[in-house]
Amino acid sequence: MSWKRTHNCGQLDLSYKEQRVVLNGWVNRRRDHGGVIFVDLRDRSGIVQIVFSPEILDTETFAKAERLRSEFVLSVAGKVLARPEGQQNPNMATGEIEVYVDSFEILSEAKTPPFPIERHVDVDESLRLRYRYLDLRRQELQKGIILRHKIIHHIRNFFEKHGFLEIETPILTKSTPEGARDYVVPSRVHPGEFYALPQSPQLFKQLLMIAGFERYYQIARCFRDEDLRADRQPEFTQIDVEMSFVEPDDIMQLMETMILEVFTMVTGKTVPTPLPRMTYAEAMARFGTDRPDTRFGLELQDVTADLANSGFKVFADTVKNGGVIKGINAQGCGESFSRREIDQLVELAMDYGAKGLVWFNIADTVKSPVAKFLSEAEINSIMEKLQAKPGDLLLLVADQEVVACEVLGRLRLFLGNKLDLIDEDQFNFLWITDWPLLVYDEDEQRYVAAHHPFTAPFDEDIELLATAPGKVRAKAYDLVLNGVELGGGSIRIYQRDLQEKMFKALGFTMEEAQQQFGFFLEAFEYGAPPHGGIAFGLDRLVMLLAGQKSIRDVIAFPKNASASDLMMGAPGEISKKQLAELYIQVKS
RNA sequence: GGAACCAUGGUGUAGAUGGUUAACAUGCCAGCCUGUCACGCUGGAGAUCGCGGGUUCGAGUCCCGUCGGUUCCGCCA
Repeated sequence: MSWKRTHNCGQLDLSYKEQRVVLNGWVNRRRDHGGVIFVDLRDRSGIVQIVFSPEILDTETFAKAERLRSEFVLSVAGKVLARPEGQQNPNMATGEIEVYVDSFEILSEAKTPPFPIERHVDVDESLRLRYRYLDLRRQELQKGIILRHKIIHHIRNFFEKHGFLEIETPILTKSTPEGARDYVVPSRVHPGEFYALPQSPQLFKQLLMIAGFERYYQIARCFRDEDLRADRQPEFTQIDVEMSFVEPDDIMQLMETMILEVFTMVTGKTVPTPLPRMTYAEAMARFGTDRPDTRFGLELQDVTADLANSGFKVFADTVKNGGVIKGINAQGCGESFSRREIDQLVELAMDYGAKGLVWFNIADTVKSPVAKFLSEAEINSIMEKLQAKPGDLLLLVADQEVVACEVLGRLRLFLGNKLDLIDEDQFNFLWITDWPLLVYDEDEQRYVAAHHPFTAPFDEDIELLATAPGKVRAKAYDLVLNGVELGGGSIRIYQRDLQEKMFKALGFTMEEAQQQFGFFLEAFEYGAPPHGGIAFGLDRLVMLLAGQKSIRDVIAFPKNASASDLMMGAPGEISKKQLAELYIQVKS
């Protein structure tokens, strides 16, 4: 008998009745009835029940069947038969049929796995990561990895259809200032020198535009040596795109078509187009974040004017110093929250950077720690702005605008989750436009690029670059889905003098700019086309569409929270010989 | 760099106030069972409670430290 499969487990149904098939797969589960033995055989396509019956098999073969255990690898040959009346399993795709084995081979035996290979496991993740190849046998993870493939495949087709070229860019490249910490690779040929792994192919894709390829994309691996989160891995994959002779609209329109095609392919749902757009300023003012989750309300309101002359010194002083007072209305929470829960909100606000959180519990009277400092008119005015009803809880933060907005934005998210205001079946896409080009970094005592140093400013804002850098708007756009940043991009600077102005605004001396980016500035002098692009986080996209909570679940071999590969044992030490070749001495 | 939480047979958990034999489920092994599909029944093996100190007559339990894991803050242009 040849052990090679003729069919896949999951494909079998009544239409294969009476056919003889050969299946290859793993023992998912065994049910031994003494007489007859049932085995659920699993391959990539699904699971089918196979039957070992002493009426068909000789004694020796049946004895072999009795040895079967979970995760044994089999090749079985037999006939597909309709299950007896009343024995169908409606919970199984192949539940109408079963395969009566007439001969089989054990291709591989298996030790008992360290955790069950089941659809839903609740097992310590480090154990799952150590035996990743077993975890990946679980249908839930297989689904995610297969979905990832389908999405990438669709994206490649999309770009092909629209005249893009997929071009690879180097993994061994050069460390550049700005941005995340680089992963670094020592050079053997150049003692004391190092490559850096790309944080993104940014410069290369711009150079490809200068080279005249006009439309580029890449499913690109990127590396950032920063601390990890559930949605952050040290290496991750971007759908990286760049186009020549375009304006923001061209890119946003084409890219939302691509993302929505993928979205519809996976979910079967459609959303109205064009996708809604919101300026950065509006997002910050209304939602306190640059990636608003618009699936629920709880929007921020500005009550600065109402409290500017307040008898509560904190309010009055904040306004006097150019700050704002903003608030949200946690509807019903005045009634439902305990004092402890309210205190928790205050603590949270402080954690997020506020100096305090003022609350108003709207009951028969308005209860608040600051009620005695405020006039009735002021309280009424706030209540009106926040549309307060009895039972509501009003939360106010007075601070510089950015702080007040961000703190309330986070409280809004916290409350949205806590109060279960979020409809998980809803998918709210949103473009955020008109970003600031630069933001002031208090630690560095200078402006840093909000996006990256190659983002083009609004034409009419260019002159502000030297006088009021914080006011310059950028031709940048981010696509947000349900409060998660899917991707972002911009139109790029393509003129040397503007790029130099940008570096200057970032605090580079001409010498530094020349040293770090001289090759790039030089390239602009040989005929650079206007160009722009975007990059999407593939892992996050797949995670959201797969309904997973962590990108680890859609990456075949992810690293843990400390950036270790628990299966391979990476990172690991290298030999003295290797170190010597690299001219590296390790401090103890 | 900081914070919170977790750690008990292979796996998932229970073990108020410290007390003598560490419990339950599942998995595993053996036997029985010819229609199960989370098969069932009977029996069995399997943990010095992450590690190191300390308090105590006595520590899975309390204290200190440490390793590991997860999540969050900082960080991630």
